[in-house]
Amino acid sequence: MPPTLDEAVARVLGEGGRLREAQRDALSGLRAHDTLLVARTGAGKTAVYAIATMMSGRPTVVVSPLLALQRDQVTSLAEAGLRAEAVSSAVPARARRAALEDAARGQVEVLLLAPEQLARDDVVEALAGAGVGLLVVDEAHCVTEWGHDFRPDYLHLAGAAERMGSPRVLALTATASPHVRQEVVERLGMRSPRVLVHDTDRPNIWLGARTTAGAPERDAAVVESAVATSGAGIVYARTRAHVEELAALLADAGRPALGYHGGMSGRERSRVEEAFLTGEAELVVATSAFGMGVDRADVRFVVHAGPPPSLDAYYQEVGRAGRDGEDALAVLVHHPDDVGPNHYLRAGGAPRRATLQAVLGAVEQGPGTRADVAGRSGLGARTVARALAALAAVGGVEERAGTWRRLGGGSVAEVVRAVRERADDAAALDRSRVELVRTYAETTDCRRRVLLELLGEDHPQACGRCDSCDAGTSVDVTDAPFRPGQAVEHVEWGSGTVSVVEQGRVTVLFESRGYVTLDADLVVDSGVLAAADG
DNA sequence: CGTTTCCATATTAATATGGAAACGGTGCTTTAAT
Repeated sequence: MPPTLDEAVARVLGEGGRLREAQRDALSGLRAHDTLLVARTGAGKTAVYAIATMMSGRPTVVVSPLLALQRDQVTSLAEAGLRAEAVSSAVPARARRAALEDAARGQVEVLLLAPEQLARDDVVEALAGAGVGLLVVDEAHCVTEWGHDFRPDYLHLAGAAERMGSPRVLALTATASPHVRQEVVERLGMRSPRVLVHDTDRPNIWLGARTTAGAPERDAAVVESAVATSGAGIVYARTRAHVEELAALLADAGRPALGYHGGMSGRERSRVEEAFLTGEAELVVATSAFGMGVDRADVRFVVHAGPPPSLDAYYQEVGRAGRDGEDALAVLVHHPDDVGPNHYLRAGGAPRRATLQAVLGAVEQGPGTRADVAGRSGLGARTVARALAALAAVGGVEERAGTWRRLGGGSVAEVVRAVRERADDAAALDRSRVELVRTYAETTDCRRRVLLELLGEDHPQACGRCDSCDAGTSVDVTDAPFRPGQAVEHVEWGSGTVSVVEQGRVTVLFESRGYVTLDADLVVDSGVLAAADG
């Protein structure tokens, strides 16, 4: 007989442990709704699904992006008294088979795996008979940030969920702007979705930004910041080569740092992580590879040498500072021409026309699995995964029970055109998200207010903990003609949602155009932009 | 978009120039050879 809520809470949090508001909110809603929970690291997101699993008496499947995270989770779930297993390429074949068989018999309570595992028929079939009650997608921003090109299996989780008997879905992340939230809900096929946003502000982190003339001055300013700050810190560089350069500059300045990036061997990377986590090393210079799973509480500063590709990514990285609640700071140093590679890298683009035609042709030969489609088209598994996701998004194909079939009356040419148009819209949105980083970096208004509003949180007061507030340039915008979150209508670009309001400026997210920053007085006086429905 | 790398070509035959092409960031996986 499954435990009551109180019993489950006591088992996971210890006797006398109490649920936080975010946890209680998510658990109560989970009975009737698929849920996206956006809450800061340390808010106890793992406890939410641990408790839900105990109370349901049914197995939970957790999708986790990194094998290292899976290992950590297995350990902490075991400490909470749950039988947890990971299934991945790092698990020996025999143990892997045993874990799947145990799961199918209902003898594993939590099974952790990467999305790539759910692309395998043997895995999904084992889980289809297991009576899975809950599918958790941890680090759910990966659906949007990685699904489109880097790890396309993130876009096929909804199909896997359906084959597992459509369990309740719980998506978890520390940061998600409104556009990311919406895409996660859609891509995971969440039913009667509930989006909960809790505690995303990190008031102990002082926020600042500096603009320099060029790249050498930028790097000098980064070194200066690191030298001027004591304690542990992370410096984010733009490229692998930039990591090496900054490490050399920091060593010269008497503040030695370990470099870290995805091109290093697994052994070297582990050594750097270990040195940082134990406090043996105080400073790491890294690309975006460094972060998820690096949980050191006393990080005193995070400095960015150049802008990240999105504000979501920026806040994710900033959030690694000050987890102990003590004062910390986050500084973004950039120069005016710093965004080029981000534009390029985010431009993404649709699969090639020939690829789409080949995949559509293969599906038209008759219903088949992803492997069938790959075989018939002669294309690689990843290429097919990307193309099917893109075709499904425009309703050209459909997956049911692992089988893909042609859908709708559109001709091949029409479907291909629809995919390209959708990709152009997505690319425009991505480019505008890059521009948003510039809006943040260059504002003279309260930096925290601008950041949180751009990430979809209303934060009406100036914070008093950023460079703008220190300089006295933060302004009161409570009388401005627009409010964050307000629905608006533009005469040319249609409907949109107000994202951030600054003095004399308003940034709006338009559905097909992405983020656009407008002169607030001008658009009001000319009637170009108005509140929707009065 | 900006930078680096590579190759062909030019001539102060050992280096310089120019133009085209490649690359930039994130990790799962699987397979083959030690």
